[in-house]
Amino acid sequence: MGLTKREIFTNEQNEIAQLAKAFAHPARVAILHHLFESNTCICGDLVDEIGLAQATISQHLKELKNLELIKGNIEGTSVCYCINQTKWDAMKQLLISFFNQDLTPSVNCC
Amino acid sequence: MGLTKREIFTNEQNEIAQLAKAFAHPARVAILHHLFESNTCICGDLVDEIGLAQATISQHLKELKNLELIKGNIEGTSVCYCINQTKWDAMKQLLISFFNQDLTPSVNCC
DNA sequence: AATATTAATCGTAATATTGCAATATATAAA
DNA sequence: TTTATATATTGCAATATTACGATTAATATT
Repeated sequence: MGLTKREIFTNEQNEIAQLAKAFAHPARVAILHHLFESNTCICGDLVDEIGLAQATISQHLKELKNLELIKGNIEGTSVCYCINQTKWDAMKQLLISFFNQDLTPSVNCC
Repeated sequence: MGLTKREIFTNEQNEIAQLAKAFAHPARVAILHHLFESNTCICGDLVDEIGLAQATISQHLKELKNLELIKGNIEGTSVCYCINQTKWDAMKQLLISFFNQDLTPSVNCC
């Protein structure tokens, strides 16, 4: 028990769920927000701007990196994070088409 | 520890995170899929169609209901679930505009 | 009234997530 | 080489999530 039964769902359903997890925590939403808003790439400033410990931010960044939504370029002692546009576009396409299911004509009974 | 620090994030960031949780589990993605695809509202059929125990499906339905993304109409001994179009639209607007941040012109340095 | 059907709730076990201090690692500066 | 700076990793505690059997509640059927 306690273990998600991924094997009974389709690849698409599992993929949607996995990508949605990226946005299922406000810290990761905030991180992505900062990466978009800053004109230059944000490096360690995230720790100061968001009020969480360095270890915690690093962990959230790792999750976003694992999903390939962001990438990190090492620049000296610091790392420069930014959006991975290719993956971001693919994510958008998958999730937005899921959200737009309601536009497919079907009888509604309630 | 172990408790998300919602107070340090904006309302919008918390709201996005909370809504994203609806899609962060394949069972809920599957349930929403079924509700969209069926011509009539599916009630207990979800338990048969998705391979999870009745108690588990009921719990996932409850979460979707708490987020107001679906509503349930009692019909005799069974309950008829369907999408709450108003909330679904609001959710779409919030999340899609978050996804479309990348369309805002900004200098990209990586 | 007795029984069946359907869905919600409770209790519990297993697993996952969140957060942080402490430590490790890797590069830059002195 | 030593020291400073920045990020990653480890280990751990607290909390949340997932799943299900058993039970409850509420309506239908007989």
